Amino acid sequence: MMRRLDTPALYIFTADETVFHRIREMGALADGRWNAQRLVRPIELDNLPVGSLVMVDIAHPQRPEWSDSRWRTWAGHLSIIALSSQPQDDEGIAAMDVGAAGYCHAYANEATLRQVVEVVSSGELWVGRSLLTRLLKGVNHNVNENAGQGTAARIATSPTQAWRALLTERELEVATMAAQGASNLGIAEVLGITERTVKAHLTSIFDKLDVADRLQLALKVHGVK
Amino acid sequence: MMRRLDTPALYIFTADETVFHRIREMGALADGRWNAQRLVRPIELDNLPVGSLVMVDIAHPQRPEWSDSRWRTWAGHLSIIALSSQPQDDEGIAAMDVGAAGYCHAYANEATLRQVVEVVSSGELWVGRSLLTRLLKGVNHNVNENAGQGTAARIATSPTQAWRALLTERELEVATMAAQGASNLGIAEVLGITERTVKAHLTSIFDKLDVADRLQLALKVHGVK
DNA sequence: CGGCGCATCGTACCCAGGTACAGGTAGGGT
DNA sequence: ACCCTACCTGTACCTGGGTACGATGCGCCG
Repeated sequence: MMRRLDTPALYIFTADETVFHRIREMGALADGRWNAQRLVRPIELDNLPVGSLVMVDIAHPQRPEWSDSRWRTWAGHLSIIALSSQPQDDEGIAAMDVGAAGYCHAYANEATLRQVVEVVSSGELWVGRSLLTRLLKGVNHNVNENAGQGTAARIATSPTQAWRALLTERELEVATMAAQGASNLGIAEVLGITERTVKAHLTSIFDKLDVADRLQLALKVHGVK
Repeated sequence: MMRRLDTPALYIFTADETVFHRIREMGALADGRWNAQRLVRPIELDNLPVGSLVMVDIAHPQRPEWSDSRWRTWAGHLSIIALSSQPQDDEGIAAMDVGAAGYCHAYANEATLRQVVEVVSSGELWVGRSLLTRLLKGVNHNVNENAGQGTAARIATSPTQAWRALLTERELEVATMAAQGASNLGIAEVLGITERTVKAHLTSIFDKLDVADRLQLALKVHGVK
């Protein structure tokens, strides 16, 4: 009713239908109420009301290069959230560096996306755990960059690795191979066991990690979902 | 996905009555519902349930030095939010460096505090605008330590998005959805077309990207392979 | 000792995903 | 006119992946 007046407009600059619809649907839901509007051309960014919240899909073919001066112009009067379908620290830094107020996965889950929107619209900045962790490390020049693992007490176990703790040694082998795209038979041959056993392990893995199939498993293993 | 939403306990380690009561009151309110419990001695941090959310007032007289090993121990199984009544970038860095998941003003307003709690409890990290801005600046001045080579304009270009150019607009939509784990029928419904058509698109996609199935597609899309 | 987790394997069954072989329309370029 | 591409759809078929309902042996622990 009256409530609609304070529904904030959320502009989404993307060439990807899916991205737009996904985010718009979220905004249409009960609680997270924002009103998503799509932008398809860069020019449209120029005349938005001051203070507008704009998501910019950096996979858009017409997205300006980072060196483009338009970025800073926009950032001057807009709150920009950069969306990436393959977030990388370097890319995030580049985006934030030209004035973006947020940088996150274009297909982040609803809770995360809502959080990003809230944080940014409240005037704060947002970057994901990975990037922030790296930024913090960067300052401390002398942090041992042991790629190999084994040290128990790292900075709070990465959430994307949490699933590992749930699996047995054998299951871990099977899970990683399956997540790499290996077939059941292929895994069986490598491990020297029957395909049936591989299936058994996978069933257990799916159950423990609460996923439906090997694709969902792969997404979880690789930190996509 | 059965996620438990029961009463999130929020432990607050502080010697300051005001800080505790302020935050507890916020938690008692309608929406932000957390159950604040006070801790007064450092020892009490040791036996908290794994994953607990703990705010640590760094003005507490018995607060361990940053060099104290207890910090990392706690950070290993707790989510720690460091509270400062006079936030400073250096202090924030120190706190995050010993494993804190958040750093904010002890007297931050309700909205902010709630946001910090939500962000941290969802597994992300939180630092304020000031600190984050500084971290981002810091990176630009001395970019080196990282990938081992090219300090040059390694930034902007995302590595493997070449495949996008090979696909038509429609195929791109289907590909991204499939790579996110969507089923053929699900994709069909979203796009308003037949499952058969989705299959047709996928066949074309597989052919163009030289992959065998949707799992391989997902790996390619997400830059795994 | 009995129970439990873990790893291994068998047979039978269902079905989403993918292929093969067919088309159809619309638009743009030569 | 003709061809090519993008996009759409239908029927039929096969197979790998996943499940259901079992089984065996082993090591650990109260």
